[in-house]
Amino acid sequence: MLRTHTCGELTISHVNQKVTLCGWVQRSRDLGGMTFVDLRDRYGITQLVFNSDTHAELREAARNIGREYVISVTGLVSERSSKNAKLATGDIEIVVEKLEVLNVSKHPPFTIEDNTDGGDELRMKYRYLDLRRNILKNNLMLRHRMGIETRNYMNNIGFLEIETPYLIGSTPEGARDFVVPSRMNPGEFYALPQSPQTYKQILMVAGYDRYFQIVRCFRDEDLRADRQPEFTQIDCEMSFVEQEDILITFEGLVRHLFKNIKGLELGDIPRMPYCDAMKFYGSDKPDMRFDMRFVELNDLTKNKGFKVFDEAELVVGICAKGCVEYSRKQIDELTEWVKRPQIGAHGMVYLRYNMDGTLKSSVDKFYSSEDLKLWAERLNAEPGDLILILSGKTEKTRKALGELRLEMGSRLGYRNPEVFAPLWVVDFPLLEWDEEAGRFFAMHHPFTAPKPEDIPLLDTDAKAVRANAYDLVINGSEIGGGSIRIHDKSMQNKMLNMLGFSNEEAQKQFGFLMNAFEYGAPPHGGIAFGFDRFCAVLGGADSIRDYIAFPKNNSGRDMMVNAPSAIHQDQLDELQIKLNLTPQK
RNA sequence: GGAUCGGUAGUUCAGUUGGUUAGAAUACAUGCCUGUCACGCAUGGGGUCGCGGGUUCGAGUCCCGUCCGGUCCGCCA
Repeated sequence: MLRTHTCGELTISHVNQKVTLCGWVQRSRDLGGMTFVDLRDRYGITQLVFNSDTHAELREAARNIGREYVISVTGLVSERSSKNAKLATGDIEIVVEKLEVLNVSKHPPFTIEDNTDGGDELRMKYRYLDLRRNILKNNLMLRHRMGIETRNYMNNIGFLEIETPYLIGSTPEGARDFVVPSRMNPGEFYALPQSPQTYKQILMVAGYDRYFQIVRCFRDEDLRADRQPEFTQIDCEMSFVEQEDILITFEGLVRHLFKNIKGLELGDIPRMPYCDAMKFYGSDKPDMRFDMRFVELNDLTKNKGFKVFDEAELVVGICAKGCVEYSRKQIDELTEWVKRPQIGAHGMVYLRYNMDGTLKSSVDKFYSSEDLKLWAERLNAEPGDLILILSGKTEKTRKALGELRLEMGSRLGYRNPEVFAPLWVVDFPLLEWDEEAGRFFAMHHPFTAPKPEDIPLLDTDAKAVRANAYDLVINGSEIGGGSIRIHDKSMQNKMLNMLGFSNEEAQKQFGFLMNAFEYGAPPHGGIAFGFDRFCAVLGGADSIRDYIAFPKNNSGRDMMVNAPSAIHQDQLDELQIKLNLTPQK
């Protein structure tokens, strides 16, 4: 070993021991007669001192080491005359007797500090420097502990971790697949799994009744701050269970993780049907750190001569507590905000509940103060509150008001990242109609079972069929989702028919699964958690990128190794692939 | 595919209505300094204002195009 200790472990109890430390030079402070050097490794920072007792040659050498040099030092642990309470090792320092430069470093393009001056692009390109920073280090440590705790918990309740293949067949449903050409089978392609869905179901048929896997998944879709082309799931499946069993089992995992990672007791996770989530919060993943529930006002607003409301399918509002002082300018800004194409509202009506009890709205021309009083009552508004109302087509208006609710929640400081509000959203619809494609799509995936009591509706009112499907939502972020699966061949075939597959196509794409169902498939269901997102939420971050050691940028590029990149003609020839690139104009 | 914000020193940014030699902080270099820990003080070097075109007496600033990056919508079963 080149070292006797790490840079994070020496304390007053080590005084007078001779130690050897290795690490990176964080910073040096040359005071003329003496030089201090902060030596860093992943365990912490230890101060080195080169003082008047040190001979001239060593002091000169200390002056010449730059930031991020890798050095080894030997010396005595000494109690400091001026201690630093901010540092774990702040009571001691190393009086250096021997200094060896193990490797030099160029000046880093950004500072290796908590408040780095580096922008995202540079940090991605020099990821190995960024990863030296405490924030990234702590994030990766959190991620590690999440993995360990997940494996401990799952192991303790009898789950087996089983690996499933990464080179699998492409399926047309769901996200776009990443494809991999097969050299041995020219013209044929593997796909990388969007999830191990069908494999884990087949493991259930095989009798491995409690399976889990911390597994990489791949989706070739456009990225976001919380979406990467490759990401990690805690993928789980169980046999002989109903929805309730799964919710209880994995509520246990979630509670375990919160307790062991954050030291928080979660208590029971509330549940909300999908239809309520949409009706009261305009989202299938409501942020429950605050209420600000939607209140529908159709009956109170119609037939008073205000054409916009009269023609609207839905008139719905929220009450922003204590916002009566919002100026006309601020409200105009909010109105512009909801009119942006991303939100898509046509306008916004406001109602101020003044401190003196009077009401002032942007539609006073059409409504009496008695009318407005009724609105305010229904919204449980009090003097000092501001009511914001949107109207239009039901679905679109709910979505827009959902965005406005989140915006007001942020402005009012209701979205504290250290507060956690988990929620099960249950009873998702099985299918959703796609106007453009003119067919149904599976809301979750094609293997999700309809609720038994809704099965008759499949042939009469398919849109109304609910699934035994559920999402775990924490602070408005979808952290997990799953369902009870179909385990019956004819039901699976019927489902695929409803999604537009002929019997032949269904057999071709999913025959392996339906065939397996003919050999004693147990009732089963499962769930998958977005591991990166879960880590980010627990870390209080919006972006998952800093919880992944080597993430891709917005365009799916690895900025450090510059992937993807063109491949050599020989490789293409071997694969018998001819490129047909559209020329740049 | 679309919306939007940004690109100026190694880095993070400022740069007014289009007008003299493009600034600050930090980093870097040199010197001074024996208790610093964001050390301090002094001095210094450092710029293809992303790229191309246009308007203008004059463009970092205005216009068009393009490339790159961030955020979002579509998309993500």
